Amino acid sequence: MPDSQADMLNELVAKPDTPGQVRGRQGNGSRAGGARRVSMREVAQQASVSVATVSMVLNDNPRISKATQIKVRRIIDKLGYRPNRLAQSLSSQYTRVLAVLLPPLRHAFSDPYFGELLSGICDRADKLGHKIMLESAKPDFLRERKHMELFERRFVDGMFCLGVNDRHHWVRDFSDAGFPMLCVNNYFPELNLDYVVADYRSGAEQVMNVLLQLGHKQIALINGAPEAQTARDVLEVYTARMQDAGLECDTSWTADGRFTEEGGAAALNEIIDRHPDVSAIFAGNDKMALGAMHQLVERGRRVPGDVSVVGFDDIQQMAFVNPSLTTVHLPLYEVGARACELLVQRIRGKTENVAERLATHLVLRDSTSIVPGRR
Amino acid sequence: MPDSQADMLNELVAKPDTPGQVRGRQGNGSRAGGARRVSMREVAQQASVSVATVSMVLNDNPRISKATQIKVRRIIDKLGYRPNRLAQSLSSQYTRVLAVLLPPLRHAFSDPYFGELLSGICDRADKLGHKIMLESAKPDFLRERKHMELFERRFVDGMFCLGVNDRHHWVRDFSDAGFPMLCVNNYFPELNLDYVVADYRSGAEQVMNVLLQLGHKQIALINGAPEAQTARDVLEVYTARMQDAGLECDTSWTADGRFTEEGGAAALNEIIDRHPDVSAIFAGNDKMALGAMHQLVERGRRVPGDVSVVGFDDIQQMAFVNPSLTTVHLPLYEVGARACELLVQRIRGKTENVAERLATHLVLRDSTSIVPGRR
DNA sequence: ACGATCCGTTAAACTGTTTAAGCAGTTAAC
DNA sequence: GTTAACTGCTTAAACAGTTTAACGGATCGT
Repeated sequence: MPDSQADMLNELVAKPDTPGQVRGRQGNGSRAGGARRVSMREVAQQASVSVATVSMVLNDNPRISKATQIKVRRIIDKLGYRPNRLAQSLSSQYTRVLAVLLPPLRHAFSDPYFGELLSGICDRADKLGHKIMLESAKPDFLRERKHMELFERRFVDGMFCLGVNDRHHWVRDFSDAGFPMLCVNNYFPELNLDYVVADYRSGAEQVMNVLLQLGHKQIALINGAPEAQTARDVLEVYTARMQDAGLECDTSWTADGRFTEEGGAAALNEIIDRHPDVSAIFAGNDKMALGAMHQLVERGRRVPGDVSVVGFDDIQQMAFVNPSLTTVHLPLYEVGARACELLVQRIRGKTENVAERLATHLVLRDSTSIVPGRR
Repeated sequence: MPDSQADMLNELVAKPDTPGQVRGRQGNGSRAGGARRVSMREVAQQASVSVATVSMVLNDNPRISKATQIKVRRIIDKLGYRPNRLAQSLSSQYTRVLAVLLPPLRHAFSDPYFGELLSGICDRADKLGHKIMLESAKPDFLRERKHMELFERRFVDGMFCLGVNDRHHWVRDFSDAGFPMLCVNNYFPELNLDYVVADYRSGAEQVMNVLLQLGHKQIALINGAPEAQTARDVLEVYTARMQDAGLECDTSWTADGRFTEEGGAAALNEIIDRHPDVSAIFAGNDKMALGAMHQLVERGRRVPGDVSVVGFDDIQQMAFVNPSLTTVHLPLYEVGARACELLVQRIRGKTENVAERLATHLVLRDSTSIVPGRR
């Protein structure tokens, strides 16, 4: 099976030259199975007007008289005519399609973090009359410059980049070529790219406030990739607040959890080995928090009895894990929706530079408690 | 802000008649910011051949001589020409775009179940040279027959439906109109639609086997919507196995968890109120299992000490919850990938009817144990 | 009565491809 | 000796719309 499957795959790949079935150029008869496609020309004929008139009727051009409007619309309904958007886009220069570029992580599509962003983007795109095309930024994809091809070959009018960071040099390609692109929930202070982000700094402030107020002094940070600006923001706030409070926070108190459950678990091991007396874990996202929490229990610590854990993102499931996770709520849906609005504005040429920061708030649940009585 | 935001939204909605900026018909000069777009005509001129020749070069038509090949390709590279796929599709009748229709659930996009399917679909689509367009089957969407419009207006060549069930009468629209559609991980025995599913029956058999072998006798089923055929399959297997074992399994032992964490929690409450002696919970998906597990702990039962819990789907996070969840692994990624292959085959007209069932297997983790010593 | 304005409509040009049909000469098969 | 199938390429007609200059007729002011 693996072999025959590979064969089939190969055979199916869209070769540039794919005859498919016989097609011929015999006008458009009744298509295989589909209802006979009716074009604007036929509508025009039946309504005894020109195609230009039909086009203008469809576009509510005020130069068309009420009478003609109605006459043409009646024929349109009667014939069940639907304008072909390929022809429309070819002519009008707008595709009304936006691409969402996801990072090439194995579970990017099933990651609630990206899912919420995507959900906001899609909902708003739909309201604005745009379609969403999904792409994954795999190495091959970028090497073959498919990200540029999307624009150059007129697949899309604009693009969202999710999960990008400083290592992704290609984000500059878009602005260099003048293609509308918007970074969703990350940003590049030095690059002057459009973005919409949640306010990571204020979120981190709230986490530190609550942990310190609960009396914690041994607070460790499990952070995501430091090549993400938002992750650096969190680190900065953590460090500043710890220093303000006169607490120890050298690099031995932080570990990279690569934004995954596994990474969070591994990071927890590092930290607990270095600092067995750790009393609170601040994780840069919920997945790492979950991994850390799991590992804590694995190593015989109770949460929050022995160690408090705080996450970041507030993905939905975190209300249902045991114990439910205290976390910073990021308005990811709203970030996505707003990003979509702004990108569309940009495409329409109505906006110069876009940068927005949406408020966050802490959600207190059961994974945090007052520091155990070790005074 | 809510008001001004609504205004802006309204203003941005793509009206049929959107002048945008001035556009005019002045050929294609240097586009705003973008590199000057070069068309096939220009390539042909520079290479002193006809556009047809250029087209044939691009499509590797064997009738083109090696010399012309090279000459034309050189010009193509020099000018940085990229074929306009709107024109290609308009002419060739293939869009090479597939739509994925997701159910209109609030968290559909962030649901790892759909995410895995989507991931498989997208990966394979990419390999096969196809793009993926995302749609959400909201009531409005269906009422306005946008699902048909996708085909009629030539947005896509084919469509995947995820999360559909018997109540979704519109699934018939596609086959009625002869549009290629494929149901992913659900099926309609009486409808003769194409589908690819995981083998729910065999998965359920494995769950029942392990629970019975562990000595459980009070086994409850928290099932998803009974309007899904796969959910009915699970129910049937549950009932059959319980009866085989001479155990009680009337409807008081099952509850509808609507496939959500909240639903799972609510269903658990029903069951535990009716049967305080329940010793094992079989949930129709992992989310319900998680909700049930959370609620069990909430109500003072230990998992698996007092009650064992088994899920279904094997979404990634379930390895990291406490306790980690025993569950049936569905090859969702593979289901998606295979679905994509078959849909593409269908579009190419190479296949008549498609129906495939992929194997599942049980993953034993920490949420199940031998029945507590109450003999 | 004459030119200007306005209105609704049309023809033609344009978007950028693919492909059937042809051109005229060469070779192979029947 | 005719037919057929090459050769490598061109021409022109599709594909299905949008846009704009122009046009004829009615209205209007002078």
